[in-house]
Amino acid sequence: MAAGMEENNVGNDGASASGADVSGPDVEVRTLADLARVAGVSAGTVSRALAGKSLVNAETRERIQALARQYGFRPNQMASKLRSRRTGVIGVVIPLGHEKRQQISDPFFLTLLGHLADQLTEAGYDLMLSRAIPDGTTDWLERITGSGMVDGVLLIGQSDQSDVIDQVVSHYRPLVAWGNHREGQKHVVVGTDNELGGRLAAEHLIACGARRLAFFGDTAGIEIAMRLRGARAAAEAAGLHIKHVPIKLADAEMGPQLEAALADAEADFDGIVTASDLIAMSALHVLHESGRRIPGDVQIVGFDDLPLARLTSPPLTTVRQEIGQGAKVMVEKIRALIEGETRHSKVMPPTLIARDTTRS
Amino acid sequence: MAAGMEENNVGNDGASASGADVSGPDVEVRTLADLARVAGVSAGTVSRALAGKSLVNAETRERIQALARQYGFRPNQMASKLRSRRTGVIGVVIPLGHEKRQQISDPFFLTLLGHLADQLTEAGYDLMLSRAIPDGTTDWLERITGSGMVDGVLLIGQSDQSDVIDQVVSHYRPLVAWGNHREGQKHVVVGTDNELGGRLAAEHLIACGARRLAFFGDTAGIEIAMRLRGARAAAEAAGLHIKHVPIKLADAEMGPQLEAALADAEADFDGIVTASDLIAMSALHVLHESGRRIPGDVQIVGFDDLPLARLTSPPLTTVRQEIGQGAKVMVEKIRALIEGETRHSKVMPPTLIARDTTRS
DNA sequence: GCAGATATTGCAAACGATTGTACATCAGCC
DNA sequence: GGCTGATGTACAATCGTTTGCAATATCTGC
Repeated sequence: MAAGMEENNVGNDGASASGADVSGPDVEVRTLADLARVAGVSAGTVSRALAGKSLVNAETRERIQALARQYGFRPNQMASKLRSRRTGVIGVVIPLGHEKRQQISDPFFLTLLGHLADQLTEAGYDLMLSRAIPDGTTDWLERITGSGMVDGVLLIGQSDQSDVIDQVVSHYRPLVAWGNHREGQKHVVVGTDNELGGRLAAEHLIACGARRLAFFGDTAGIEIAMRLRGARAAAEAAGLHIKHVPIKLADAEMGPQLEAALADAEADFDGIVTASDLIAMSALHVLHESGRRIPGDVQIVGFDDLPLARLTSPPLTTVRQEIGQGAKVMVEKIRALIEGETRHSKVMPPTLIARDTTRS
Repeated sequence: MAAGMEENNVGNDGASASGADVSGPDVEVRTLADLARVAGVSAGTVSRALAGKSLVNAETRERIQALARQYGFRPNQMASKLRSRRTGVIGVVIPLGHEKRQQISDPFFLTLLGHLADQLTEAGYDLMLSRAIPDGTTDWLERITGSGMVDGVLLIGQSDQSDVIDQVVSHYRPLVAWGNHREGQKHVVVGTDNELGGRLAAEHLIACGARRLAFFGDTAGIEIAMRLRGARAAAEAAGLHIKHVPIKLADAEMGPQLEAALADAEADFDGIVTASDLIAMSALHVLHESGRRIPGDVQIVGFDDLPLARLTSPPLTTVRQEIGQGAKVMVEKIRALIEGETRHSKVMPPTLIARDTTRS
């Protein structure tokens, strides 16, 4: 009959010691109400105390916080989020669009993801990662925006879904995408001036003496298409032709595709613009194998300036995207949008980093 | 006065058409109750219908699902999760431990993360990504396990927190870590036999004629320490000495550290085991610059076999970790643990992939 | 000693779904 | 025709917080 013999009598209110019970480290305290009982106050007060609100007496607030620590209590986030209608979570979505591969593997996107994770954590948000396979409708995106699980959505790449995204944004504001900005589009985009990037790359090659030009990359994604357009413009301005060679990114396919493209007898390129550092690295590898010298026989320019670009041999000349900066901007914009403010797209200028795969 | 002139009169129950109202695409239906009103049934029935339960009449079920589609209704996840006490979310935590860097950048971890994302999506789970900075207590981990926000936790690397993790696991079961398995440890780990990996690397170098050996890598993380131990064992078995050169992973520092290590006059290595492909690539780069020929003057072995390893020049000989397979196993185990089953650690054997940075 | 202002705290109603239980309907059967 | 069992639906409690409002206690100045 003595109190303390039973442990599972949690329900009876007030039957046990009246407040200053410091002992029981084995009464389980899972909920606010549990802790409230232990502290001898009401659940509401505990809630306010843990939130650090000034409405509660400083002394009791500290006492409650101490108890919470002691019992290892943490408020249930689901309940909290449900009630406060604020999740503190940002959804980060990778549309696995025009590339059929089911894998998240592109090192550029992975790097951007890493930076976003850093920035979001710093801003006090959690990050919910989803891969999504666009299906022609808005469903793949609305499943996330409409779930009530996130305060906002960051899109890593638009794939070929610019229109779909526009449509979703008409009724779901807090959304920011990485990618190419298109005139007249509704949703907020942060990204590089891809056309300029392509132009810089081609101009540099031409200035370094290249004349038989090629562009390696699949233009299904609008970003790549714009890079090609820029490169083409630069070529035409110099009275040259540039051959477009579509290269899919899927790891397994890329090697053979490149070999085929480069083995082609008439494909005697002396200057290659690539759609990404990854393609450039693969091309470098294939060219090496076939005995061509770089930059002697062939010059090549990458795109992205991943950390790895400086490690190739020879180190890769490439067009740099400010990806860390881009992540920072994306997070700033999504926060503002969540607060109900208005934001516009930001197009960042790329810069050409001349290393040793071109004869500067 | 005519109905349809106002749009914001949602509150009045039952005043509008009685059930078969197919029109109103502008009455907002946010909640189950809203949809129930439109469908002329109760909220409970709608819930079961959307969940596809067999308890409801097939006909009404389809009618309700059609309505849900038509109104673009999606049940609020927070509410659902709160009630059903199942979140459908797995927390993926990257402990930013012994490396002081604040950045998620290690390509190995990023690659593992990509595979985990794929596997978890396939298993129907969402992925919540957190970086965490261990603080000497269990708090950095328990903030996540105790939040009620995830059904289980996957740790990408243990850093030097093996003991802390053990402690947490004593009261929080569903947790699986990637990393090195230590005898007697409580928590479930999936990973590579690092000691064996280190041994394979060194043995291969020795078989290829290397005699003046070095190991490049910082041994604060237990994984690396075990690789060194394996390499050292192989060296000693051959009557050789292996010099340990600590190399921090932080991008900016790695280059200079390597240069210093390799410029050292007495550091006339002819065989290098590295703790990761990333270090190997950097080393390759520095060695190239200093004019040494590979594998002629120096042979080098990486660790991980990232997709990039085959793209270096010469292509990198490396110790392969089955990272895709590892992700699959981690997800299988976390699911089982969530179901209350028991699982044990899995140590996977690495394999040596001989490419061209060694003279096979 | 009292009106009124000012701290604190308790109460109870949300938040929006899920789910056990009870009730209604209907078919089949002796 | 009444009883049994199956089927489908409505009702209401519940998950664990947050928060507006009311209630109490304390204090201030006159």
